[in-house]
Amino acid sequence: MDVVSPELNSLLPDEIMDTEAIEDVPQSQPESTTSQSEPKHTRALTTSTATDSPLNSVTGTSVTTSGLQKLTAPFTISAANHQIILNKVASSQATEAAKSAGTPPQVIKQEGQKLLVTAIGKSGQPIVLQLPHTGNKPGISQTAADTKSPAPQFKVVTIGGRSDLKPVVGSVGNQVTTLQAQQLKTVQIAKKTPASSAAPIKFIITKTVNSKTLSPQTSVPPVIAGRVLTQSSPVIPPRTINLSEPHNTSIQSLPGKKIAISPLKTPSKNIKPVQSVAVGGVGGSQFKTIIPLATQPNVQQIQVPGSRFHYVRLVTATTASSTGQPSGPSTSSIQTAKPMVVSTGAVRMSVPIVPPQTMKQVAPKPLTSAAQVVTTTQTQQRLIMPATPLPQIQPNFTNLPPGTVLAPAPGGGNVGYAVVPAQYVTQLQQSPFVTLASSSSFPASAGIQTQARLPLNGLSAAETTSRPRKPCNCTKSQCLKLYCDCFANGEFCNNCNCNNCFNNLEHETERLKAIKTCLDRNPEAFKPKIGKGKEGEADRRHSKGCNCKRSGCLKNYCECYEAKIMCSSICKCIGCKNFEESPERKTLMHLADAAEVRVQQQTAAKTKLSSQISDLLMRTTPVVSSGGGRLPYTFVTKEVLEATCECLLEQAKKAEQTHQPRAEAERMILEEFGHCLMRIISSAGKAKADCASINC
DNA sequence: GAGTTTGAAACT
DNA sequence: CAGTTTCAAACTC
Repeated sequence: MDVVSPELNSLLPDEIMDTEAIEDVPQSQPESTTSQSEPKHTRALTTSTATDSPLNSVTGTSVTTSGLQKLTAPFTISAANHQIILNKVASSQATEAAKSAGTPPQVIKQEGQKLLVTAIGKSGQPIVLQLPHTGNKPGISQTAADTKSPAPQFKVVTIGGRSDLKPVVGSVGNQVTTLQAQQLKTVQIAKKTPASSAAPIKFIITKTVNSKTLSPQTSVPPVIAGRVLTQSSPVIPPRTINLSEPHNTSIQSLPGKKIAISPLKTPSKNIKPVQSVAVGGVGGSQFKTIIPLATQPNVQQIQVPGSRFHYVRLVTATTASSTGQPSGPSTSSIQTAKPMVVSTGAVRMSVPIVPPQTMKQVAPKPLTSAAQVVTTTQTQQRLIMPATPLPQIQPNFTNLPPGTVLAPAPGGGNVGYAVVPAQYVTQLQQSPFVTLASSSSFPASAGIQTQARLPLNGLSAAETTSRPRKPCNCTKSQCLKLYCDCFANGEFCNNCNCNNCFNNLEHETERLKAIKTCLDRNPEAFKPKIGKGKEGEADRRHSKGCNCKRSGCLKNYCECYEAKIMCSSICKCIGCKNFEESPERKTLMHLADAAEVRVQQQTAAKTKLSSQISDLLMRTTPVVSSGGGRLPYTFVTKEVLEATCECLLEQAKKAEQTHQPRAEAERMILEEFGHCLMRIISSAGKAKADCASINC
């Protein structure tokens, strides 16, 4: 599927956009490179919660580190199987060619660099990308933890369970070995040309997870979109494309030969290169953010307007030099960017590249180099975790949110990454300071107890985020149990009414412990309870079923009813009335619909009246203001009120006599009330003007 | 807003 | 795994 316009393509380097080398990843290839024994599911295209659309798979390649280098790294993303497969070579020819040329296998990133991407949300499916130093046996070396070997490079891309996160975080060298076997895939990526050591690769990898932001009936298929950006030339500024909600819809139907980013409607074979990867969870909208930890590259975080997706753009050192201001807080423009739109099938995404005047970076004074806060004119803060060398800024990994996986740059690699839930970033944005402490469990930072505080630019939480759902009111659980909806959804509490809340950054240790406890108790604890059926909403059902006894499953106590789905055979409810033919249910649904319609009508009427009043006030204001004061409220006398009420009653009678529906009657009355107000205000304004003209 | 009901989660 | 307790949301008054 072609979803990118020629205009978009023209903005991108050909190396990035080139899809010619894309190949489907052979089933056997990744499997041969892994020591894991779990049955492979490289073809499966569904998400972890059984959205088995064939559109959820992405294959792609073409990762470029410079204008002269092209990586042929076909990869397959199989959300359903929690696996992303990256192949070292696009074809056997590529490998042979590299060998014959005497050049070592190339990887997207220089040796020593690793990319781990995980995501924890309700889907509980972390993604792990790794570019480890390993031995010459790709696939096996994943477990070798030989981080000093420079030669063989490959990637392991795993979408695994949440429970895998801890060991991954704990050890850089053993990241893969600690992953669950069945979730491990080994990927080889070969590059045709040597990678530039000065060209840090940039990944934007996100994963959607389920969130209650969406209607229970709103099922958003996994999204795979984005791009991997690289740059080695110090002259050419990096161009990063981030995904956004649509500002431009022109691309969707435009033909183009290059990017096909959507997994939604496109068969896997037709999906070509993916520059960044967003793997959607079931019905999810929550993205994870990759935050670079280590040395050189600066980062830019980009917020998708109106969405909860967070992106961190990793910028080359060249850019960093222009944006990082270690001397103190400052702002500066980022490179010019151009808007672009990427259609992803059902979910169309625009890709705004913020123009210089709309994005600023703030380099906090305490930080040594590249920690930045990026803001936009949309008043949304963008927190960028420091990109300073590890000895200077090292996050406390135990304090990072669930789902965070850190990938430092061992062995002199340039870039490390921390992938954190989007909400983590959200909360960082809301906090005036963020403390990042080092962790002794992290090899590269052992013994280092450095704290970095990231000052943000003062926007309130309300300005920076939009609460997707109701605040919790927990009092005893500290919001660290599944009683708490926020916690259960993998979110921080935000603007909640809870007491003694530990579901926040300040208590990340406790929070992580609680998460682990929950996962120990139930590995599915953070997965969506409402699965998605094959045929659409009708087949959606509660994963465990309800156990209602007294509500008849017709109240919101019932999780099925609350999710607006029917009870199913797996429910253990007693006296269930939440089934298709239930007359009680039909009546209830009818009433609910009627109530909803009425509310909408009333809202519309109020809006209209308010608009009328506002319009009237606007028109009378010049007259009033000319007199230097407000309208004299004394014009609203008892007589005026009585006359107004008479008018309203008359209108009501009129509506009644003409047998108008109630909603229409209400509308008529409200309109009449608006007219009355207009006359009153008009009279008052006129009187005041007259009074002023005669100096009374 | 206070009190009650309810069922999921947590605990034993 | 079953029974009980705890908890917070939904609901009622």
